Amino acid sequence: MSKKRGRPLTEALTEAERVCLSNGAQLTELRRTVLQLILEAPGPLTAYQLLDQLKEIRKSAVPPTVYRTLEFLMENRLVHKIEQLNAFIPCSDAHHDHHDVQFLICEKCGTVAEIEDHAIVRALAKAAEKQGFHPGKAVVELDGICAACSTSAH
Amino acid sequence: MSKKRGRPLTEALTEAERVCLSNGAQLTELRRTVLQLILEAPGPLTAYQLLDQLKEIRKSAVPPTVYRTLEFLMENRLVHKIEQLNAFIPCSDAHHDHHDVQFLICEKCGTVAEIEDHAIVRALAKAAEKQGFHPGKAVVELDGICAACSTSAH
DNA sequence: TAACGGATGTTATACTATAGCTCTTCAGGT
DNA sequence: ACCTGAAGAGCTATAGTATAACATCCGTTA
Ligand SMILES: [Zn+2]
Ligand SMILES: [Zn+2]
Ligand SMILES: [Zn+2]
Ligand SMILES: [Zn+2]
Repeated sequence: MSKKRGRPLTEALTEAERVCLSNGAQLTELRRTVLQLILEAPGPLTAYQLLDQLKEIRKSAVPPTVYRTLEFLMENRLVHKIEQLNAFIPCSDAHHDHHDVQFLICEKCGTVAEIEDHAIVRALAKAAEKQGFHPGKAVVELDGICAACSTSAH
Repeated sequence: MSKKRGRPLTEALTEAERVCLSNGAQLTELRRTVLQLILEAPGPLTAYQLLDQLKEIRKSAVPPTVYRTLEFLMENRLVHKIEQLNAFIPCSDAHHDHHDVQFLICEKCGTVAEIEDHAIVRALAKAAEKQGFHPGKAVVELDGICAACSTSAH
């Protein structure tokens, strides 16, 4: 489906621990496990794909287990939901503002890249202002073909 | 929930007829009925809300009836799906490119405004190019408070 | 007529998400 | 030590969204 992500797993988990601590939240074993599954996946995972994997580790897992955990991880800015896919990816940068992030979804290999482009953010803000609209979160998801897929033969 | 849309219903339906004709597609009675329901609604409708209304007119309606009709209407650029809401709105302009449209979703009154802002489109194209990404359709949905709701008292 | 394609009917099922209640654990106050 | 409250997790059930697969109807045309 796609290549592995860049950042070492343990580093990402340590960083997650730090983020939760600073948010006054607890990265429990369950949450840590789910985050690890998402980090290890080669691409976006749906809640039920996650559930299937989680069940092998934690027999008691049921849908609410996963959805509650995902909610926690999103609130703490550790994962993103891709609306078009009903699927979840790890956040690639614990520091950015989750209101202002964009995703590039490859239709060929399924990978999703996360970017934070300030020109896009400015254009969105300006367009909203023109309409007298006060924006909160923005969902920006671009479908297309990624660089790797468009250079690879046929 | 929100005020009625601006364009007269019959005018919108006539225009839809014309669009389908020029696409070599047929706006059948079923499709026309579903489009009319969407046009008359004060805000986005989910597929099952639509189904409930359709059943009162057409006893045989079941989920595939609605989903197939919605697929047709989207292919012919007559309606849009709002990904965050799993709901559908009429297209406000049969002429624009559905790859490059944006939505402003009011969290207070539920209305969804459709805009086509070329500065946003350019910023998206440029950001994609920077990554070597070849973009197709873009999903751009801004949550926030619309002008009417932010000026209204309390 | 026969063959075909587009539209719709019909049944069943897959997939996504949440409600609501229980139980345990642990920290803070008495 | 005891009570209490809040957070986390378990558990059952159900709500909500979407599609697969096959059948039927009907108008066009070879
Ligand atoms: Zn992120
Ligand atoms: Zn790719
Ligand atoms: Zn439109
Ligand atoms: Zn509003």
